[in-house]
Amino acid sequence: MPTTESKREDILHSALNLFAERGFDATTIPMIANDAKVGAGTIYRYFENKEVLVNTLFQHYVQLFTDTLLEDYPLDHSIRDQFHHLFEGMVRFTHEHEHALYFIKTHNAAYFLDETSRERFEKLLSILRDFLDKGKEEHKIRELPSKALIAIIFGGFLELYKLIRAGEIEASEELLAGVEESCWDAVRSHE
Amino acid sequence: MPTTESKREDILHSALNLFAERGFDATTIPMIANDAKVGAGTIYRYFENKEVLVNTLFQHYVQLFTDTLLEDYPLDHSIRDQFHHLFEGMVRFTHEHEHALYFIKTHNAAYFLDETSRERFEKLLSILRDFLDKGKEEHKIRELPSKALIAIIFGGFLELYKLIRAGEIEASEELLAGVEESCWDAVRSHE
Amino acid sequence: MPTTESKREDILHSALNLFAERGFDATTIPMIANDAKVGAGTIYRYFENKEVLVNTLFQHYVQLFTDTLLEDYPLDHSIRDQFHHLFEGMVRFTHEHEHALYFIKTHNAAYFLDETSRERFEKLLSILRDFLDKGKEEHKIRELPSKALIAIIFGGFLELYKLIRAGEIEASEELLAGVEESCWDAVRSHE
Amino acid sequence: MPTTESKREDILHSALNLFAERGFDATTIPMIANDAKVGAGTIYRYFENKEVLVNTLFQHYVQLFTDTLLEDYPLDHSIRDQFHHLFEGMVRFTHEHEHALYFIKTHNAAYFLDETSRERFEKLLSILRDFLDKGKEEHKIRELPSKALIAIIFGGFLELYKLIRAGEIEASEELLAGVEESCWDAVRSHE
DNA sequence: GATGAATGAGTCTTCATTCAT
DNA sequence: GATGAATGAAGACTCATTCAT
Repeated sequence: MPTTESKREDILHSALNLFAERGFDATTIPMIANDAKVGAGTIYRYFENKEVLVNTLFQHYVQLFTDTLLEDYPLDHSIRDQFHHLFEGMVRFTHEHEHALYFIKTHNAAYFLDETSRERFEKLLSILRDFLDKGKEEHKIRELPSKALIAIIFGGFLELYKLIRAGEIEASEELLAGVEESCWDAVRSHE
Repeated sequence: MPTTESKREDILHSALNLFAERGFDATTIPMIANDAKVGAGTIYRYFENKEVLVNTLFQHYVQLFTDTLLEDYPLDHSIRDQFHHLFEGMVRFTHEHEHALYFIKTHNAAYFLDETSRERFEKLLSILRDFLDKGKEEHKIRELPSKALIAIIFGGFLELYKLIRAGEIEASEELLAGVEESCWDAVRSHE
Repeated sequence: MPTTESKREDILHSALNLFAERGFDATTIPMIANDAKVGAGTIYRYFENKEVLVNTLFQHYVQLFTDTLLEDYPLDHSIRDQFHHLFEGMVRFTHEHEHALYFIKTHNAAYFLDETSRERFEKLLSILRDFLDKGKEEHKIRELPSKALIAIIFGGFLELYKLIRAGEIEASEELLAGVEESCWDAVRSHE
Repeated sequence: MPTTESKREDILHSALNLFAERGFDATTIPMIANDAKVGAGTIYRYFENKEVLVNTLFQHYVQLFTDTLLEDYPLDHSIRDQFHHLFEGMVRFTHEHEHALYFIKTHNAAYFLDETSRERFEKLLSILRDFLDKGKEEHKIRELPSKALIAIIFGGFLELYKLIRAGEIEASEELLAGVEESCWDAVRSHE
């Protein structure tokens, strides 16, 4: 017997998958209801409207990802170790929430995001930016715009994950390590 | 005084901007008509329907970008020189067609693309893939999935351009050179 | 208080009247919705689109009319008795479904009818044709194309009914008997 | 080199065919222009709008048909001879203007006909009605509503002509004579 | 006079949202 | 609380009509 809260979870879960696969605008409420096996009206018991739903979803996963990155953050370790921590967080997070990072990446500049969503996303970015900025100070990280460096990291990683999900390649330890190394080389200073 | 053909161009231009900014599904025909300063019905004189419009646009710019990359391709030069040629093509293309590459990147897996669009895009990818594969054979390029490497390059570059367009940073020669170096380091073998 | 099913009935009823009065192409969905006192969108809960609606309507009434004609068909009676049965069925059917026969007559060759509609209509025609053909074999019916004879019968009858509906004449037993006699004289052999 | 007037004729001719085949509402101005090999705008040089066009057409052919029926009308001959004259007029008119009578029959009750069109049509009907009424006085024609009798005559005749046009049967003298006889039997008194 | 490109009002149709059950 | 039938605003698209060439 599903608890009340499980319905809310089901809706969020279905919305995440559909938004990631088709995008917000091409996903209808009936689609989500159908996928979540609830009535369309039920969605409105939990979320005021479609925009509130997508913002809730966005904020939830941005928060979760932020928490993942910050958990046990090795502040006193080397830059490289910190990078590994962040990269490893990305891997773990994607493992646990398959479409979440892709959803965040494809929707973070959308017209329907509210103030809170933008703030939370900015906070997430600031973690990565802080890491990069500190690295730049120490001349361990290139003197390039942080957003561009972040895009390199996420772009490479998520494209890799798409291939894994599509079954085109196998997710091995070496592969992930290879991409991490590639991203690190893109980011680190080569002085 | 606009010539007849300019009307078609206006529509394509407005559609490119709006599709890039909001995405295909969130862009309405009246929006495009309004932006292009034509009647909504006029769009249907030039394009059978919205999907034909987006496919025409997609194919046009993929082709143009492909041609840009292939023009004066330095086949007999070093891998690094070839990489520079490709990166430089990307820079030049984006300079001439502001939103085109971003539009291509955000719509290349969309459900509404037809066979021709997919083929043209595949051909574009194959150019990059061929370059990377040859580089891998020569152990100059990392042994990583080409798609992931391509994503790193485009991701970094486009994010940089967004910042430039937004006026957050200035487009200097060194900056572009820096990003190119970063992308190259992400891609090249470090054996 | 209308039951759920009554809504579908209301739509079909309004559509029948409007299609009969104005024709399919001159009847808009809002007109039907308005007449049926439902929202325009509601029509699409019951019928995939306008063409499905008109085909459903057509098939329904052709079937109903076919059933009416075949009910208690006096196979072993005289040709004249059989004719009376058919004519009487036409009278009764029109009495129960005011615009149905006129709708069928004005739409049976329409471009939007689907395979099933055409088949059902053919089956209806074949009943009348079989009757006429058997009569021709027995030399009780004229040697004329069945379709022309059928047109005479329906034409005379429906025009009569229009006058009755318009209140221009009164529907008396003698009148109907007179038209039946006229149709019979048009159809029967006078050898 | 076509004269100016021939363009007007071409338009009317194309409109007649298309209205007869598809009906007024399913026929577009571009269709007519295309069929008449003129520009769409040209139609508006000759006819104020689509409704004026259809009314002009309707009035023209109703008048022409009326004239055909009245020409050399054998007022002093027998009822049967007069009937033959009318029937023969119908045959000749249809021979000369293939779709005209069918167009009149399918559009005579349409919502877009103006006062003049209705009057002209009424005048046409009155010719037939007068004939029938006089016949009723002389007890040579049945005591039935004239409109119903007229419908029988036109219905049978036009259905026959559809078969001929469709190539399903051949237009022989006997056939036409047979239909005339059938119609006459439907109409005449059998006292 | 003739044309057909351009327009926008009016269709059909979808879908976010409401609400009676 | 849950549902899904019902709604109507809004979007894609058509076509009668205009008008610059």
